[in-house]
Amino acid sequence: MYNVNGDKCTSEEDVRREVAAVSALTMTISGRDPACVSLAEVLALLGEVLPDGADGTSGRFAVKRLQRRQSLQRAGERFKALYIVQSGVLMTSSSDAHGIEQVLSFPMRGDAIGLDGIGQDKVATDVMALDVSRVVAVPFVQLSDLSRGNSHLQRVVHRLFGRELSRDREMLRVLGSFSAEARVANFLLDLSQRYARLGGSSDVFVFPMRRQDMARYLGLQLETVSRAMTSLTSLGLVEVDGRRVAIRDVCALRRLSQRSTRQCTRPH
Amino acid sequence: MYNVNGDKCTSEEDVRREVAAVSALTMTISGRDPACVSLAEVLALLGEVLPDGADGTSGRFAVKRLQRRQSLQRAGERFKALYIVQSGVLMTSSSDAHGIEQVLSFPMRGDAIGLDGIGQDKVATDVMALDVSRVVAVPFVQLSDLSRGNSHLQRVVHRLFGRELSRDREMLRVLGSFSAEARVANFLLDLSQRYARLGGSSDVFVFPMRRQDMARYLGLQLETVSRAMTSLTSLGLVEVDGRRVAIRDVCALRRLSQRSTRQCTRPH
DNA sequence: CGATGGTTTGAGGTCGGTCAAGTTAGGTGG
DNA sequence: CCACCTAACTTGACCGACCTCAAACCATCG
Repeated sequence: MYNVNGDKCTSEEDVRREVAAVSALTMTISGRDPACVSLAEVLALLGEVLPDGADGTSGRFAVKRLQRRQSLQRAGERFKALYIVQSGVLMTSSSDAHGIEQVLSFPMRGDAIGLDGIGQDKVATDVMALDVSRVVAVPFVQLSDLSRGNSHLQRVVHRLFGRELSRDREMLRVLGSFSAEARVANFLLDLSQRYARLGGSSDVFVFPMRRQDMARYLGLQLETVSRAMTSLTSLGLVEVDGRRVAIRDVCALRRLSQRSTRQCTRPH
Repeated sequence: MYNVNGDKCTSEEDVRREVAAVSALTMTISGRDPACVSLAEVLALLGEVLPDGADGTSGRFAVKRLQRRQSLQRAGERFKALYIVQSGVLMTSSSDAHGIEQVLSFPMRGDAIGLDGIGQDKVATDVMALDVSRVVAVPFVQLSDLSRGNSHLQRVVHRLFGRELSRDREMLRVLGSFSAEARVANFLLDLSQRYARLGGSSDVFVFPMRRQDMARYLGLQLETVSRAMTSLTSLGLVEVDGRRVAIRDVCALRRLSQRSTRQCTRPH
């Protein structure tokens, strides 16, 4: 993994190293790569404070390590656990019978995976690591047992759901009414914000996913994504070189990211 | 065209009567239009059985009556309660600053409204009645208090969330990769199934929403929806006359509803 | 009656999908 | 080291599905 032969600035190996650097940024300071973590640590990961009751050590949750391209779960498997991402980047997608894949999310540190499996006993989405990643497995029975006795924890779970639903609905708006360029601009801003929140750079980062994956996420073709990127580049809003991107004009990007294909119509 | 009785009549008044008939079908037998209902009745509405503990009378929830086009909530208002639809049809949508509206769902009897408001303290969606409707207001604090003491009820809440998430993700797939005709076919089949589950006819029914609303739901223009309908009609799969529709060939419709704009690509 | 809102249909333009070619980087095996 | 292959990305040319604008129709309602 650690290859320090600095030869070319644009090599794939270089990209891999930069992704790894971001992953390192997102690691907890305390835990030096432990095999399992406490409830308190899981909550911290989710950006929640420990409940007052402070039974923060009442459970220990296994950490699962994933290699690049390794699958975490496949659609149809039994729903066992929620996963909270500790480091790395993953990709969730749902495929239909015809093999058409819709990418649903790119979970990173602090994001939950598998919430949609709760209603059913089978999970409906494929999950794959785009990079070396670590996730905390939280068996859902355990989580709901804990949250039943603790209103604070219960609230955390509900917030998780709410956040996920809001995210999906935002995505529905994007897919339902935004032009290709606006979708890509949106995507760049979203990635930028998320990296910033994790302590990385908000304006220079590296895509962990391929164009194809972005395209499936945004409901576009990969060529269209590529073209949108070069278009944004020629407008001076970003600089893109393969997997590497630098955001140059956040405001203009934000303005463009709200532009819809359609006219502004006032119904009723 | 012809209605259920074979009469030739296309008046708006007639449509209204048919909608009302469907609404009547979906009423509980027991409750003769009460002002509030018990927890057990709410659960029955959601298709869940009463928890064994059987404190089914522990709460009474207010029933809210809505006129046509009446608003139930607007984006930005404080999140107070979940609403469970008892009768009628509603429409939820989210608008951005530019007034572009994305329709998110058409809740009917047994559907929950407002789950996405739980994370935040403000609701993010507009909700409007498309028809005379009744909803049960379930204050969320009350629901979570109850569910904390009762694992069965807790599970019900989780299932609600899971169902909602799955629905949204299915919709993401539709918006992300289906052609206009496939989207409309999908929509017709979905409505058909839902009416069937509520005890109505699965193959002859009346649209409670305008073309505009369908279009915003499906990420299309209303003209495109209209054209897709006439196209499906000329294929002999359905018969459409304004708000009235009859499904003639479910299988063909189902086949068509899975067709994507894009090719079937096998990534990786 | 005219006004209004919902729906359909047509004609034309365009965004984005499709197909194809070309480039680059990486990987493998000799 | 090179030859060769593949995967990922970009770019160009073309075209078609869908959007846009406009007109006409119909039912309802004042």
